[in-house]
Amino acid sequence: MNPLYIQIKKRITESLVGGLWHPGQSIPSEIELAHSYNVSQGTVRKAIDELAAEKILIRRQGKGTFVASHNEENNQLRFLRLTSSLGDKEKLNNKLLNFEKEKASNGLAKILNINNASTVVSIKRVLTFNQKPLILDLIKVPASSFRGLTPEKIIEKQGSMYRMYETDFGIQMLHAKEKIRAVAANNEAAEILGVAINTPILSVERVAYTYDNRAIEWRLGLCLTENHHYATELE
Amino acid sequence: MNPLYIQIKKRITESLVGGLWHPGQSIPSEIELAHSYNVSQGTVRKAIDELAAEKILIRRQGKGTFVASHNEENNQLRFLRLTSSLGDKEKLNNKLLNFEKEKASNGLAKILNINNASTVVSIKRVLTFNQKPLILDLIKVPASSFRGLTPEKIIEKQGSMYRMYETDFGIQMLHAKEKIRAVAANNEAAEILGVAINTPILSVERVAYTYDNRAIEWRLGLCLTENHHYATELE
DNA sequence: ATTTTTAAGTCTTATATAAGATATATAAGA
DNA sequence: TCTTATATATCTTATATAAGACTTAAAAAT
Repeated sequence: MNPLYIQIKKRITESLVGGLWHPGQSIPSEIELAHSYNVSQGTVRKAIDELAAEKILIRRQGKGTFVASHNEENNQLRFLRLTSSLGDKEKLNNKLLNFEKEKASNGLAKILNINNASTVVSIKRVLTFNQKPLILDLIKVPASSFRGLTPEKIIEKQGSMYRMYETDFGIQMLHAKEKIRAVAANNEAAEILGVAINTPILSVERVAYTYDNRAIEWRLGLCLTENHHYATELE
Repeated sequence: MNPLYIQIKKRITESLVGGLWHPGQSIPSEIELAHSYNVSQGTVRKAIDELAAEKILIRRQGKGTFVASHNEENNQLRFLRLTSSLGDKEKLNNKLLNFEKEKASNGLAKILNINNASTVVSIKRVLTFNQKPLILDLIKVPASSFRGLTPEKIIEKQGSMYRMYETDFGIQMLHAKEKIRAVAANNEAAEILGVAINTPILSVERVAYTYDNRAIEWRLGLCLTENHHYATELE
């Protein structure tokens, strides 16, 4: 049997998955939760502590505990690791290049845990920094989870994909795994990014997950690292 | 004034810096610490919880709380992010290419927080995986912190630098920041790694820190990512 | 009378302490 | 070898106090 606080954590997560509390909103106070789960405040606290450490919940002293949302200032570019090497702070801009539906390859189906050859939405876009192309993104998501996803919607949201997933489709992106490689720019990438063919570029392959480690998105980012770098911390 | 548990955390850290408890050894029990610091067990617990989350301490139920050490199985390759894309598990091998002392450049001095043009030890090595070269490492550390560091010592320790720092010099590597770029292999890198000049390779620039965010090492890794990738998690 | 400021009260999380039950690991003894 | 004792961290509950955020009521100023 799991410790009580783990069980409480699970029940809170279930409420989040079930949509009982929505992103940006506050959940009941610790004492209220303690009553409704019939445990002590300390146990609820420990459960919430862990969820806050996972950035699923956000505690604000004096105000309450809130469901994390991509519609918040500090959360906007949480998953963007590419940084200007000069400390520049220019805004990223977004341009949609392509939008189509296609059959998932076997590999992709496996990654997204969907049936072989089921439909995925495939999105191609370029992010520009300081008017210069910086990242060429290829994004694939299961069509079944994102019914009603259109190019217009992406343009309207200015490329904040995770905000759109959350607001328009009720899907919370919580964490991701990335595989990084150095590759040579092919024809297409070279043209779009405005560099010579075979220029070394950074290939960042991402799988994004929602609650319970359910994969919701596959993404390949091709980045120029002439004046930028991918920043990480090792702990 | 900081909360009590933060003050306790600081005092525990001071004991670690001061060498009162050594890596691999256990620290006093929570109750003993509570008595000696004149606070409750819960307060000590919260301090230790945070230090354990930072991987500075390691809790083992029924045994005690231990000072993290690089001389431990699961901690051996904790900072190696490069993984075989095929799931291979071959052992890495290590070959020392060069060892010399030199004057620190201005940039390096700033990073390592040492006087301009003070002496640093510069180490060049290559890591091979499955008999094939995989990573070309260039490592620079302040000579003053590592008196008595010799090529023999590195060879003897088979390239486990952080184990050597800990065991032979009493310096604990705790965390690091990395900047990743895609670059073209130059003459030297191409030759050592056994690839054509201008092959795209991954450049991983690392600054490693000990207690209190004191920088102890600068490192540049040039990695082949034909069959390997750099793996990260985003939270 | 109206507005502004201040104070008090209330809700929240954060911090701190205490105490007991439980799980795990090791050592000592039968 | 098996059992028991002991030490440890872990989990759970309970009770305070502190501190931040907000609301409301009262007081002061205009």
